[in-house]
Parts: sequence; C-alpha cells; structure tokens
Amino acid sequence: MYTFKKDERLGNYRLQSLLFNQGKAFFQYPFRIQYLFLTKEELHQYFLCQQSDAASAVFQFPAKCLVSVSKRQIKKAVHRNKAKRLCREAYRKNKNTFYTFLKKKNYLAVLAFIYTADRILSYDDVEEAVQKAINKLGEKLREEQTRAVNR
RNA sequence: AAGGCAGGCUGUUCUGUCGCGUUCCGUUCACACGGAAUGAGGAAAGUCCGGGCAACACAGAGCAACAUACUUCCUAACGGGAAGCCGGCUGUUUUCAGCUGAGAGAAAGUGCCGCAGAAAACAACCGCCUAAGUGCAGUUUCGGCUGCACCGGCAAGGGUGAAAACGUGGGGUAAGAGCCCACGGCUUUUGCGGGUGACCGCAAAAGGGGGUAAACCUUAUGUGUUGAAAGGCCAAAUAUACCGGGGGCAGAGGGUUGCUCGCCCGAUCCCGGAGGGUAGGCCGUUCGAGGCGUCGCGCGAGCGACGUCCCAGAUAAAUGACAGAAGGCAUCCGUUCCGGAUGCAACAGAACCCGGCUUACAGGCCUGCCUUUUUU
RNA sequence: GGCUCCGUAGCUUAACUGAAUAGAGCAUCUGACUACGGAUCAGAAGGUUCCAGGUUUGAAUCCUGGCGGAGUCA
Repeated sequence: MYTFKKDERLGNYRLQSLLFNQGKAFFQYPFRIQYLFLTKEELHQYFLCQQSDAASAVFQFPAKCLVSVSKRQIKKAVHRNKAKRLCREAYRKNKNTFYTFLKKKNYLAVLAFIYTADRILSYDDVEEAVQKAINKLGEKLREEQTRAVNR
C-alpha cells in the first residue's frame, strides 16, 4: 500500500532522456516537477525497436518517479541525502490517490521531482508541497486527456 | 573546586506504527507475498603518501623526470610511527625540564646577495706609512737629513647593513696584520676511551675567505606505466553505406611506458565532413597485513601465543518519517534535598579493500602538568 | 573513482627568473569646464595579493597544508 519499491523508481536511461526531452514541467515550491503521460500504445512505440515485452515489465506500477537534488543548491552530501529521503517519504505516503486516478484513465506517468531550495525544509512543508504537486498533476492529466480526445 | 595547556577515549539510548537495501527460509509457473536476520564513520571527507589486487606478450639498456635525506628500531610498505642524538627557543633549584626543527653536502663547481655602505667576496675608496727604489726642491760637517711627488707597503679606524674577512690583551713594526705569544672560540684530521649508531669525552697536529641548496646542483637511496571507468564473461545491436585531403611492404601504423635504442605484431592507416548502433546483466566485491578478550616479551612504536566472533554491499545509488519515554547541556521560575517549563543536540553518509597523514567536530570521560582560591 | 589548472582594488588584469611605495584600464568620489547633464581635463580614495604556517635579512613570487572555483577522462 504505502510502498516505494525499486520498480516505482526511474532508473532507465532511455526513459529519462524521453522525460527531459519531451516532458513538460511546472513549479510547486520547492520543487520543479517534470512529467510525461503516456498511454501503453505510446510506450510500445518508443520501445518497439527492441523487446516489447520488456517494456511492460518495466511498468509494474502506473508511475515511475525520480528525485533529484542539485549539488549547486545543497553542497553537503548528508544534506542532499536528507532532502531526497524527505521527498521519497512524502511521495510514498501521498501517491495512492494519483495511482488510482492513473489506473482509471489507463495512463502511465513518468515523473521527476527536482528539489530547488537551497536549504532543507521541514517534513511538514515537503509533504504539503508534494500533495499540492500531485493534485496539480491530476489536473494536467485531465487536460492532456481531453486534448487527446479532441484530436 | 575552578580555569588553562597537552595527550588519549567516547560520539545519546529504548519502545511502538509505517517504509527502504541485502541475505536466508517458505508459498508460487512467474510477478509477487509472508517470516527471520542484518544494515555507515572516527573521520566514511580531503585524495596528501604507502601497499594489496589487475592489465600492459611486465626480456633488457641508457638518459630524463620525480621523491626522500641525523641515528637505531617498528612495519607488508611508507614521505607514517617509537625511542634517542644534535641544533634553536623558553623557563629554572643550570647536573634539569618543556616546546620545537624538510636536521646530507657551501673545503666539487656555477649563480645570487636590492637600498645603504669605502667595500657584499681572488677586496682596497677614504685612510695609515715612507722602511726598499726613483725624481724634484731645500739644507749640508758631502756620510746624509728634511719636505713633496711617483712607485710601493698595510688592512688597524671609517655613521652602513641581516651579514664586514676569528674575539680580548700583550709583543712586534716605517705603518700594520694570527706575523708571534697567552687565554677563549671554531673547523678538519689522527689517536685513545664510551655507545649497535647518530654522537660524546680526552689528547695531539694542522688551519682561518661569509650567507643562500624550500637557487641550479652534487652525493646516497628508491620509483616501470596505468588505475576497479583496472580487468574477465554473457546478452543485445550494427554500416565505414557515402564525400574530401594525405601517407604506406625501400615498413605506414600499432603494442595504455616521458625520450632514445632494443623487442614483438604488422597491411589499410591518419585528418576533416556527414551518419548508424549500444549505454543492460554477472564476476571482480567484500574473510581481511580483520575485530574483540586473556597472557607473555619490549622503555616504546609494536610483536608472539591461545580463545572467540563473522560484522553494509547499494549502482539515478538502501539507514528514513512520526509519536512517546529516559539521560545530557543551556536558560528561566519557585527553591532545603529538589521539582517544573522552554529550547538545543556537533562534524558529517560507505561505493574495490587495507595501513597512515591532514582537515572538520556540540557535549562527556580519563591521565599528566601549570595557575588561583578554600579546608585540614 | 581518477587527473589537471586557477585564486591580486567593486570588475578586467600586470608584476610570478625573490628586493621593500603591488602598476594600469573601466567603475566610484572631489574639483574644473557648462545654464544643466554627457563627453573631456586635473586630482583623490580603494589591496589581509584566498587562508594558515615555514624557508630567507626580505615572500604576491619559493615550499607545505587547508579553503574555494573551473576543466577533463567511458
């Protein structure tokens, strides 16, 4: 239920470049959120050149997420780790509504949470920001879908 | 008791809920699920040294480059450490204690030493002297004498400077000088004694022309080069298709080595343009110069014997979040012990592994020394 | 994970083969010129030479250790 397994994380190089080249982004302090919504058909298009069964194996969950903290903003490794842990914890607790929404719409999502503050915020602030971000993501998905239907 | 300095050790603990990495067990075709165990540091950091390990078909020689530099020892090794020697500084009850030192060679050679100062290194500007020699003038008892100049001699004195050619005293001299002597100090050599040795003590002889080697350098010793992005295996995917220029079996080019030689491979090789594919997994990888305890040896760094334990292995990168309790520190309140409230909790996160060094660090504990105060 | 390089006025830099006041340009300030401003002219101020030690008589320079910032290697 409240899990954050390896398969929910984004580690694949191709998906990452896809996300940062073709995805869209918005701000929700302290995050810059890069996102990309895909249908299963679209996903298969990108992976068609090689094993297509591997593509569906990548998505055990309806979303893959990565957290990034810039070395430019936060110098010390300890503090970067701390920030990433807080983000993951908040995402873990608040992702479920987003997951069910994605499943209902039959979409897949690729996300990146980029931490842009220059200091560590408290857990409560981080959690609030993540909740707002997830709500915004839901709205974005709805817009995306209506646009696709119109087309 | 308080404060300071030096050295060493330590670096909050427990419970509950949710969650993460790895390993094992069970269920399952598989995904996955359940359970159990385990999960950051003294610096994991800086990457400053030294190794292990791996590759270069590691034959080899020379040069270059780099590093180290009192002695003995420890160590796998080190530029690390221990104990000493010598020098410097400080203190003092000067036979002592503490701190500190990149501490070989300047008598192998080259270079440099601004300003100031006469002079900064084979001294001679001012100065002192006129004994030997020459010239001129004066004087003369015709032997000389006096004065000036030249040629000379000397290094005592000269406001400088970081540094001035052994110091003080005496003799000596035309004037002077280690030129000679006494005392003192330094360097080198030899002998004797002590010490494993650096070195120390005593005696004798010889000698007096500075500093700088973190300037070049000399001597001795050491270093082959490259680093886990090493290296090995598996899977997947392909195209040198095309254009321009240049070189090549009389040897192009390559073999991860600074250069030369040598050795080995050797016929498509280099540059530019324009393109295609991949960027996954496994091993290496965590049992090791390992940790802990006891005993013995050694002044010590350390070493040996026995017993016991297995203790992170991620890869866009695992240790977190919340709540409660206890302990610590600081402040405030009441104040007899003490109780209550609030706040804070350092430096910092393994990435092949070890041994050091360096740097960062709240609070606490221990040892030694010093200072002040109180009591006996 | 490894390797290389660089830190000088507010900015861009010089002096890096040790030598005593660290030199310039732009910017700043003051004055002159102008009715006013700009431009121009004259002058002034501004430096922990990234930091801490050491060598030397003397260090921006040489050596050692830190701090900060770039670049590079599949």
